[in-house]
Amino acid sequence: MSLRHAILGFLSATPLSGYDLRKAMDASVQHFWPADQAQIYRTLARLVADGLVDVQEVDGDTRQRKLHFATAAGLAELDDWLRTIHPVEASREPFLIKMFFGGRIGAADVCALLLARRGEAEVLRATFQGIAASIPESGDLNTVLRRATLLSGLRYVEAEILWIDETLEALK
Amino acid sequence: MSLRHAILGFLSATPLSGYDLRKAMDASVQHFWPADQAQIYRTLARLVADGLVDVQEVDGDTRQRKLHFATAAGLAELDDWLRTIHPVEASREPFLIKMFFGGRIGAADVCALLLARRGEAEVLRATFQGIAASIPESGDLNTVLRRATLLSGLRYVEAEILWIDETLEALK
DNA sequence: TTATCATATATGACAAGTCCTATATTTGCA
DNA sequence: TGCAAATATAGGACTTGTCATATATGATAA
Repeated sequence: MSLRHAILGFLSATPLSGYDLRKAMDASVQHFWPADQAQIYRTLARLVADGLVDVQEVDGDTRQRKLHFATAAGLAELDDWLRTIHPVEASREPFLIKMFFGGRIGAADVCALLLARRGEAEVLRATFQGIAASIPESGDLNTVLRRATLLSGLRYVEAEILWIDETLEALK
Repeated sequence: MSLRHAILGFLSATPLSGYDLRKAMDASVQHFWPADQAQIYRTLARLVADGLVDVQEVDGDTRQRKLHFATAAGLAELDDWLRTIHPVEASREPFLIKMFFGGRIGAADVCALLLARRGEAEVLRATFQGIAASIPESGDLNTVLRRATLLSGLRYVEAEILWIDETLEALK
């Protein structure tokens, strides 16, 4: 769905090969949009077919690679999508299914699940905090927005940890 | 992935038809596991094929319907899954992609997106608060857990609203 | 009595994503 | 020089989920 637009977003800044795109995504939006390599190439092909992206084979360089450029139509599509107000899409949380049916396995086992998850959340929190510390609090719009996406992840894990503690307390 | 287990969870409490299952899910786990009707029927068929669920056609009732029961193997599979500690699975947030590339449309348009989302979050928050108020704070394990899954949703929207306000502030 | 709604199940077409595998080149290191 | 790792692209098989549609019956209200 939005992989198309994520790709257009990256290409709006600079032309990239599929390989570069993957690296760029892994390094920046991975925590809210993990991208599969095969899916990137397929989506890229689709964008080209739709006229939103142009390809240019480059072999004058060290390697032959396919540089992808956003076309004018691609940029228009991107900006259109960016400005559109889409309703919040539902997300699936397998973990909550476990909580919901946790009565079957008993409070002790449920607490073990919660504690394991808390551990993971703490690692994530530390990671986010580390990265957030490296981004200045104010700056140009792009900097503020990039920091905001990171803080979003941070706020969510923080809320998760709080919720886990609250739940652990209620289970005692 | 977990729809199988969600279904087994419901059937572990009481036999249900596909139709009843859908209603039960809509009324309880919808906010963390929205289930498509077609998907429910197909998964049910799959569970039967796998020997985790038994079907019994009932027509002595007002209508002919297919009652589904969890088998012993089904319950074993469910409890196994419930006890297994799975790593946190990544979620996709199209909205954060918009934030990430929001530089293209400018601060004013980005704020509009944030405000629209804030509105939706507030509605959700009120809904969750209303339901949470109807569940006693303490009780048996099942009650505590059901309340916990609800509070999870509430904590997340609360965090979201806080994050939006924080971001709006940073954008000024 | 007729229309409409809720009940009840099911299929087809499709989209998005995952996992695995294949292939070829090129760079760097030992 | 030879081998491993990184670069670079791509297809097949599959799973999960969505959307639209088909079909049939029982209940209820106009």
